[in-house]
Amino acid sequence: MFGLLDCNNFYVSCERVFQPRYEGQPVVVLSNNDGNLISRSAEAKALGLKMGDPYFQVKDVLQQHNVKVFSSNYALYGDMSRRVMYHLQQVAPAVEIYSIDEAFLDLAGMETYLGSLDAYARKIRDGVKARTGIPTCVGVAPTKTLAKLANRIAKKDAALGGVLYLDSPERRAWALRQVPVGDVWGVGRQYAAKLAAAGVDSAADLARVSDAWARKHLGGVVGARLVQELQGRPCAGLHPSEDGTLSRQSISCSRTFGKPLSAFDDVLAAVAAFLSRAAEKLRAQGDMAHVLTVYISKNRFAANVLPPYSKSATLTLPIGPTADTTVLLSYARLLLGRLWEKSTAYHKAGVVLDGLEPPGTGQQLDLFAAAPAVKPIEKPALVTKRPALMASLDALNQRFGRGAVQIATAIPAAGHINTTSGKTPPPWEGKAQWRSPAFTTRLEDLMLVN
DNA sequence: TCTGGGGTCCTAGGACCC
DNA sequence: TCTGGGGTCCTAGGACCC
Repeated sequence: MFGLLDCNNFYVSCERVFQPRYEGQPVVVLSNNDGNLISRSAEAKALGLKMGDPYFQVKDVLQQHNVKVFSSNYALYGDMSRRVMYHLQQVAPAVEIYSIDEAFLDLAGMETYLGSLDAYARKIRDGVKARTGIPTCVGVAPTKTLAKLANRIAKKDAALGGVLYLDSPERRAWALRQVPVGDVWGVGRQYAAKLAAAGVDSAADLARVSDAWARKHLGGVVGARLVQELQGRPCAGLHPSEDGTLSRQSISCSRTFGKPLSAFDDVLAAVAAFLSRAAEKLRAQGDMAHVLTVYISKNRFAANVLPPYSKSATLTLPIGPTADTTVLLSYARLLLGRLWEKSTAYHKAGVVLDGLEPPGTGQQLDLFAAAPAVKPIEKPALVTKRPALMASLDALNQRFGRGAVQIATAIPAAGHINTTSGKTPPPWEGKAQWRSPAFTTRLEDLMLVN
């Protein structure tokens, strides 16, 4: 059996834990740059506000109904997530952290000891609420896909009290009939349209299609597995998250700019900042990367901009894997140069690190020193000391706050710097007009109790 | 005027290997 | 005139997830 615990309206719930006066009130949280709605309270959903609605389009509705608006506060959400996951690891035999607000629980064999897993799921749910203040729902079923489905039903049907356990074939058949096919895990917009055209409307309909049909129309083996999982035959196991942290196969950092940028050095500064962050995560995970991608995007909503809106360039590092920000940056600069078009307004940039591996699994040496056009300018004597430099960089930023020590390329040109505060925002920084304090991760933001 | 970010998995053509 | 089969890696892009 698998359990799937999913936090209700997670970002909104995090804000409410520290500002309980918004309990029962309509609340939304916006994406970076205060762009779109990415979390809505039940009251906000009832007003017809949709996931992903652009803020500027629904601004009037928000004002009219006195909806409380928050900019996103990832420092807060990340820390609250850590607390939720920590608790789950105390009470479940194995936990797979699936996203910031969701985890699969391995409950294999536990029904033998506990009889029904319903009471156990309720206890976990109550425990999370008591320790973190975050409301959740739990689905329990023989496959991950059915556990997701059970969770979704528990979310929608308040009478279930936040938990649904699909213990019998009869209950499973009932559950499959409740859910439209587009809400099944793994069925996106494209597949939903295709399925509708084929007369497949509910999860129950999808569970009945043949293996051959699923393979042909739903992305090959992926679709075949999906149907099997709906039928109650597990195709995916649980991948436990070691020591409560996620270890990823790729690490990325990207941002939409606060305003369009057309100067190379401004975009390069953004790329350098994003790369610094990505490399920091890479080192925190204890890995090195040997594939680097840089991409830049134009405004895909502008009438006068033609696709492609985004261009990317990927490079397999000729020197092999590295976790060194400065080495990665020398290549990132090259890749950006390859993508760059003059007199173009860019709206977004990003970097991706791939080909992650732990150090010491066979370092590639550069046999032909003169070979590639992508050779970094680097004095060998300096390179040997770089791991220590990176460790110091991370330690300083950990102790004094993110960005305390930066790569100079990431710092805006001299003209931008406010010498009194030293805090003038970089040209790419976005809006965040309504951000709450980092209640749990910044000493200055600690709540005061009178 | 204003439209997010971080992931996974899959596909497909070309270069290259034996 | 006739020109293989089975692989891997690299790169770019797309569907889907939360």
